[in-house]
Amino acid sequence: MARWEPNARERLVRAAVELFAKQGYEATTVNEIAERAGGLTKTTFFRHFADKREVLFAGQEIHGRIVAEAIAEAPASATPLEMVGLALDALAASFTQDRREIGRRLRAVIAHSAELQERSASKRVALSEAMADALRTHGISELAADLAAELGARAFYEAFDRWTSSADPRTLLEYARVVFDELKTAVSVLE
Amino acid sequence: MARWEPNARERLVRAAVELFAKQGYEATTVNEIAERAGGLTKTTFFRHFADKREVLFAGQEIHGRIVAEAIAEAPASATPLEMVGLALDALAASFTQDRREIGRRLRAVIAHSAELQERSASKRVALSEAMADALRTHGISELAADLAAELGARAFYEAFDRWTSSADPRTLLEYARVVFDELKTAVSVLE
DNA sequence: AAGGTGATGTTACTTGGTAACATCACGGTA
DNA sequence: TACCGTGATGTTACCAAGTAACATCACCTT
Repeated sequence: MARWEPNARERLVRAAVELFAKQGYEATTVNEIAERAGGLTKTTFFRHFADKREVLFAGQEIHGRIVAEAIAEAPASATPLEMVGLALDALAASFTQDRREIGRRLRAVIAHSAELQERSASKRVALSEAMADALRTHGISELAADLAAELGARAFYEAFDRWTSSADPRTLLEYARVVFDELKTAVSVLE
Repeated sequence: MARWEPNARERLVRAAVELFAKQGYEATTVNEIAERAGGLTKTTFFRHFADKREVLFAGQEIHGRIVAEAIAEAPASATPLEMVGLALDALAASFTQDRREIGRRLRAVIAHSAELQERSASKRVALSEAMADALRTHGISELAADLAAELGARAFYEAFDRWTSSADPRTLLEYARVVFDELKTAVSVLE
């Protein structure tokens, strides 16, 4: 038999989500999480996650890579918004329907903690910057890239919100497309 | 003679900025800041600021009030972007030229710390939401309000950046107008 | 059989942040 | 003049996040 059970990282995430949901983020200590994740310790927790918040956001680096890749593969003739549309599609499509329950719980936990909302906002900025970088590499001008990327990030987070709030069985991809269309319409109403 | 020198809060801010600039945010302890601010203690620091980061951002609640008021006073016939333009003008005009040096130092300090950038992003979201709320109150639809507010916040932060980066004597208001115009132009290039 | 590797634990420490209680100049009031 | 309440501060003691250095020990390779 192995000395340690495998998948410590996953177990830590599960334990953290459960404890945060039950008793709140601030009332949960890292020691508790580690202990519940199969008798681990604080030290091990911090070997896997940079800080206590990060246990809920780890793995999101891949989102940046997905959107960057989608934009890199877009035809050079596409408009900025078309490129962002492709990125959004790729990102949303990477969420299978069974991740919705996890997303639901995550959203609830984050909604109760200012500290987690701050980190969430920070991740959103990172996603937006990944898209903006890719757009600039594709020849889009500075400000236009920033704006288009912001639109994409906004669409993704709004779609995620609706996806995890509602009970009907639509996919995240469907929500993303709806929201993105709404946003494009809203842009034309600004002025 | 008074038992305590007055203006403890200001002294704490000054001490913090100086120490952060000299030795970095993370290498500076709250005790150090309090000590340098005239022999105060940690306890007093936390009576004035909710946490260590906040010492650099305290006082920004007023920004939200400024933009909200400007939008509230805008004519109902104005477009969302016109309302945001008024809000931006009011906010930028509230920065006198002598605050530029402080802004410069602030920007440098924040640029060196991920933790401070996170808080800064959070403050930016707050500013954007203050504008969006005011716009909705003024009858603007949900998404359009969000987008217009985002545009305004983006313009303000970009203008602040240019203002504190450059040596020429233009006011923040001038920068804000230039950036806002550029952003509006960029919007029309998206598609 | 020996030695290296990797994920973990142990111990000890610093610092951010909180809570409860103590101090004492000041300003007013009797 | 003597007293009292108040407000900003200090003191002490504590908890929890996060770091560093070193120890352990199953497993794999040679």
